[in-house]
Amino acid sequence: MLTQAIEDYLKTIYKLQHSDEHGGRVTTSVIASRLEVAAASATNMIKKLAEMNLLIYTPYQGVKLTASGEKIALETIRHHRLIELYLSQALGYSWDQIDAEADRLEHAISEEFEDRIDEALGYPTVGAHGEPIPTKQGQIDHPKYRRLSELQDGQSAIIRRVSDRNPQMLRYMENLQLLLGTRVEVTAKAPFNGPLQLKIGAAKEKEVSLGLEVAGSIFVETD
Amino acid sequence: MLTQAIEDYLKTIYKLQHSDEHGGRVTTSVIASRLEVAAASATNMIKKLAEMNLLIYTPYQGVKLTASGEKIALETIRHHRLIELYLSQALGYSWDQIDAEADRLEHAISEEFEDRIDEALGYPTVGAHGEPIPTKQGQIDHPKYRRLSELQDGQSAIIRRVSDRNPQMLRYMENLQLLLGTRVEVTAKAPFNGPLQLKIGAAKEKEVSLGLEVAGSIFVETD
DNA sequence: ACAAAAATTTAGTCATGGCTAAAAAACTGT
DNA sequence: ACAGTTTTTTAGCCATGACTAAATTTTTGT
Repeated sequence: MLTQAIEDYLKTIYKLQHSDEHGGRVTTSVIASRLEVAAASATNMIKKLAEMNLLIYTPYQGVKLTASGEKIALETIRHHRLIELYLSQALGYSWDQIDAEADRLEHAISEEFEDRIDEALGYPTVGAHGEPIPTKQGQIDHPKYRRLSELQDGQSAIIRRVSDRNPQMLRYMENLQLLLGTRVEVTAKAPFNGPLQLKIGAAKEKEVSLGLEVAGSIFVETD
Repeated sequence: MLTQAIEDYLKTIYKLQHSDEHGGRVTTSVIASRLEVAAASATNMIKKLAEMNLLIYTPYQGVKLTASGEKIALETIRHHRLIELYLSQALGYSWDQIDAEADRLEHAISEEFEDRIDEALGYPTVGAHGEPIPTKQGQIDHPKYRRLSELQDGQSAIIRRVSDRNPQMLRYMENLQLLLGTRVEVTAKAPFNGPLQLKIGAAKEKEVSLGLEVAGSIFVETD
């Protein structure tokens, strides 16, 4: 049976596999820390998932989803991102609130619900934070954007995705109007990993100083 | 902690306490059959709920919610009915689909979600099947309607509530346009618990023969 | 009133998915 | 190369909430 825990593990493993942070190696400890459980708990669940043929488990090495594991992960992610978008578009939720709510709802909704909000949203392909939404068939593409922190002095770009990991940071970005589709221009970059100076908006109406941690959580498309 | 199981038991017990079917005596077996679990499972959970002071348990006799148990029950019921109404009003669900979906969602939503759909629905006081929606403060009134099956030949009334227990029956009623607010007139009543003949709609545009089981699941207000 | 039937509780089991502590394997630095 | 550190796994435990089978209590029919 597909429990909530199984869906959570598969979703997390999928995201880790496709993040550049860990070089593709998805280990017990990374999974455990992402899910905020003890490493031993993760080992247990991983063994169970391997037993169910949802992933391939090489002890002490790491984990790789099978086709069926990936399918379930993508369905869960699709649910999550559709719900997030629905919460923000239809119910007026702010950026920092949608992830937590969607984390619970994603396991509770039916196919029917998925289809109805998909329709209500006009069959979106991009989620509230700019993440791609997998299709019902499990297709997804991973556009590669640059981090705002990588831009050089004078470069201009458009915000295409933000990390949804930290709600406080999301609230901060929302306050600064660092929203999807917004144009930003780097007007200065302080040395020694210092902040970058930013002009925000097509008319460059706003200027802020942004720390590297925030800038590293914003993904942009350069012209 | 308030698990899903606890909320389900409290909700079910509340509804049984306020239904006229069992004469106020809410026993283990009634709870068990309503929740579709074994009687022994119900006994276990009842003992646990008594331990938590959510109900008063007299072994072999039955169960009665305490104030705090009733509060949780009403919150759960409020969630359920708001979600049901939202599904039917905002997402176009039909009468027979909303209960199952709400049964899962009611445990997953936040206060925030509750408030937002409450607002989106215009602070409704009556749910999709005509049930009263408890207020956030836990107030609820129980209007006493008559069953359509109790009406006499020639009597006319307006449908105010329908039982949501049987999805197939709900679909049948919906097909017949036996909806909330619809006027019905009994034009004949067959003897020996036979069906009643009904004119449906203000203009009495439709005439059907309705079995007693269905008529007993429709609650009406006579003029 | 009392035997049979029905309802309820007790006793013991199981799966799920956490946890800690200890053992084992894999890395690291010199 | 190998001792120490870190990571991972194993072993064993716990809470939750189901279950069945057996024991007990209550109800019912005569």
